[in-house]
Amino acid sequence: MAREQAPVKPVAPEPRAARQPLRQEVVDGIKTYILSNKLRPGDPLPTEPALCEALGASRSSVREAIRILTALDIVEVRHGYGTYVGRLSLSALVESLTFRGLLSPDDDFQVMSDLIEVRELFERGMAERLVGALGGEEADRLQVFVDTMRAAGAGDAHDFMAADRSFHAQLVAPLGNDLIGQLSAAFWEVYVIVAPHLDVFTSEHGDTTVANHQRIVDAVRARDAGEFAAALRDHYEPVRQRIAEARARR
Amino acid sequence: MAREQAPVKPVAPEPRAARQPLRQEVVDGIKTYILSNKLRPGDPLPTEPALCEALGASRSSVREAIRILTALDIVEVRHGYGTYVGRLSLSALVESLTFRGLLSPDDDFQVMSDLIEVRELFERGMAERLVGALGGEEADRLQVFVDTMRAAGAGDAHDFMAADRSFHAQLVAPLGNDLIGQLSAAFWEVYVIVAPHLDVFTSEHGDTTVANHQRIVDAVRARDAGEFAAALRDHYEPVRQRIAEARARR
DNA sequence: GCAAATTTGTCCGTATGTATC
DNA sequence: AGATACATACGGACAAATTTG
Repeated sequence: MAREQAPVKPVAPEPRAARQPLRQEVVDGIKTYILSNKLRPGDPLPTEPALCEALGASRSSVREAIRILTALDIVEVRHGYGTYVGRLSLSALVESLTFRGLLSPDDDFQVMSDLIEVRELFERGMAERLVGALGGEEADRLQVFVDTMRAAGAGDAHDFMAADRSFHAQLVAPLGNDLIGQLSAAFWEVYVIVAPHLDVFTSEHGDTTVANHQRIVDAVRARDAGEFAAALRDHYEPVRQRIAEARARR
Repeated sequence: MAREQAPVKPVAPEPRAARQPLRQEVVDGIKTYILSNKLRPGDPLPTEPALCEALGASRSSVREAIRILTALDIVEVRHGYGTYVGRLSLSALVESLTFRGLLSPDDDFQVMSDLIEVRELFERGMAERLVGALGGEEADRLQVFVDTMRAAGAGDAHDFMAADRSFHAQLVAPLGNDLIGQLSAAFWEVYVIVAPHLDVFTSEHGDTTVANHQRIVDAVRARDAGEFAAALRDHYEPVRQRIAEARARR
């Protein structure tokens, strides 16, 4: 053990501690750049060569770092033009949950079921708040979407689903909690993508669906929290039903 | 307009439609590979050169695709050994929300506030379910963590927070909804990371905190849904308070 | 509408670091 | 400890896309 000198390589060759990959340092460097310059979504970032020089990494490493940040929607790239600060959406959550839903082999439907339950929890969680403070104009805004759904009927499935989506977005909007709205929207996306792959019909487009939504609006207008919660339960019931049926078919 | 032949370039030179980057095709290719082979988290994936040949792309494109999938925890890489199917966790959500919390310049605290509200919504949303079905043994499991918190006191902050975390994990566990548990855990992580940067103390470690948790356990044991909800509200009150104070300091 | 300039996308070859056996 | 297989990182070159003059 008593040797006259340390082995040749160890004590860090100076250039890099390198306990973590270089690309990760670049990721942190870009994050820090955005934060310390107080950039906003859409603001331009330095070009790839500029980042290479600033962070002391090759273009490959910088590009891989940018890919990571792009996947998180922290960075957005426009081919042939430049890189920018991303929108910081929850697109990564959608990607992640979608893949999980498509993969899970033991019980393909647990993910879907959980998803719906969380959405229902969000909407029922605001029952008291809705009857307490707000009411009239929110109901009017919701009514517009119900009318749109009724007009589209079974004829225009695309418009119907768009109105359905807007309805539920408007439902959680008054909470003033952006996170809930974005999570709810993300879950809707995942459901629409995954459900068809599991032979679950995504929507009925029928009169019952319209009636259920109408009932929710009426409950808001009547400021009846109990009825509101009950209407929501009945609204989600057929969805749970469809998932259960599809699960039984396997 | 009547010309004998179309312009030179258009109708796609055959080799690639290329409306989307090649790396994205590689991403989809790897996803498809995992799905069609029904791989599970931890299962090995082909090596980089193998993927290059199988998907007809260069190393750069394959590597960038792997970086994207790694950011989503769909793929996991072990340096010098191989690439594997990832754990499909919500780590991307944590990264994304954390950065958003650190960035948002107009109101640094909205993200934090929203976060706490969603967690509270999750836990209060299961009030009826707890009193209805389960009760005794769940309360026992929760009691263990409260005792741990009491023992740790203000002395061991690390143990205290670990017990606090476990308590809330156990609280939502009986729902049988993994998604809620993972979202709740993710929000906890984000809070712990972001709060210090905003001069918000993450925890009090005091007797009041312990007492509030004890009150929740007692409510579960007494099967009193109203008391349960009230106890939760009082538990989260100081957290809201701390955020409000920090917000006022700016 | 064309052409040039800028920027990102893709490829290849090579060298290095790291983990397993 | 050595050998092998693999991922990491670099540099240069050319292709594709977009804006601007």
